[in-house]
Amino acid sequence: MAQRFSEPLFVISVAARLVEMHPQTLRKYEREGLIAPSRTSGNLRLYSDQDIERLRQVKYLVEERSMNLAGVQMALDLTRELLKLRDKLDTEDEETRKIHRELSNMLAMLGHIDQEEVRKQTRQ
Amino acid sequence: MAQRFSEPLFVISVAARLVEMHPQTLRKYEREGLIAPSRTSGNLRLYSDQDIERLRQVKYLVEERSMNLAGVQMALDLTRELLKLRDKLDTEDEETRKIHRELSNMLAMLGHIDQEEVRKQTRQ
DNA sequence: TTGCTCCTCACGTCACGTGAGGTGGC
DNA sequence: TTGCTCCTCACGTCACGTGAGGTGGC
Repeated sequence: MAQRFSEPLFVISVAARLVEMHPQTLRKYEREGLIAPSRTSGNLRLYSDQDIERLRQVKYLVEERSMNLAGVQMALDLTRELLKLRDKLDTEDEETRKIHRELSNMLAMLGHIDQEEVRKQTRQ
Repeated sequence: MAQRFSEPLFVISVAARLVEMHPQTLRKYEREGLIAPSRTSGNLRLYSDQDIERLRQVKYLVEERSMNLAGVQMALDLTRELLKLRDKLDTEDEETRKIHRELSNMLAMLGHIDQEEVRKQTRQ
């Protein structure tokens, strides 16, 4: 998919300054598979806004939560899974509400029909 | 709530043998808040089957996944949250299916009613 | 009594952050 | 050219596992 808008990209020194981390730490995190910045044709790392955001997450989990990199990897994976499930749940909630509205309309319609008949036919 | 059935309880040496870990490691995990065995009136630790199972999970995350204890804590928390959401999703799925069945029955009922009338009344 | 338990302290190992050092191409 | 980048190597610090050592109560 083509990129619709150009987004800011940062070389490692700028990225490191933005997240207040050592450039070597950023290289280490890439070696460990925690972050995957793109590269220029000259092999320089380029960090996107999303990369920066992910770096901030890693920084939080490492510094504030005292987790090692293996734990950070798993926490980010589990969090992604959690958000995916949460989205699915929200979608289903919306779907359920929609069906409930339809059902209400239907029930209103059925006011036209003998109520005993309704109870019999919807019992199973 | 009273306990319905007595369950096996293990002192630390037995628990350590069951999970193949050092007793001192079990004490450490308790100090770090990863496990909370009950105690006898004489202050001896007593590990339940659930405690043993949890210890096995910790052992897996530490030994196989190389996570430190902070990471294990978070992974177990996130996993619990994930399972809770998954359960909720399953429940809603069941609920949605039930509503769909009811809706089908309703729609069958509406066969008795003028179809144009239905479309008008259910439009909003 | 013996063998367990409780606790604290100490030490070896390893992961991590970070600096040095040497290289090469915008 | 300068100042960045790339990489590898090394070292200090800290968390963790585990053993020692001394205690007390089933």
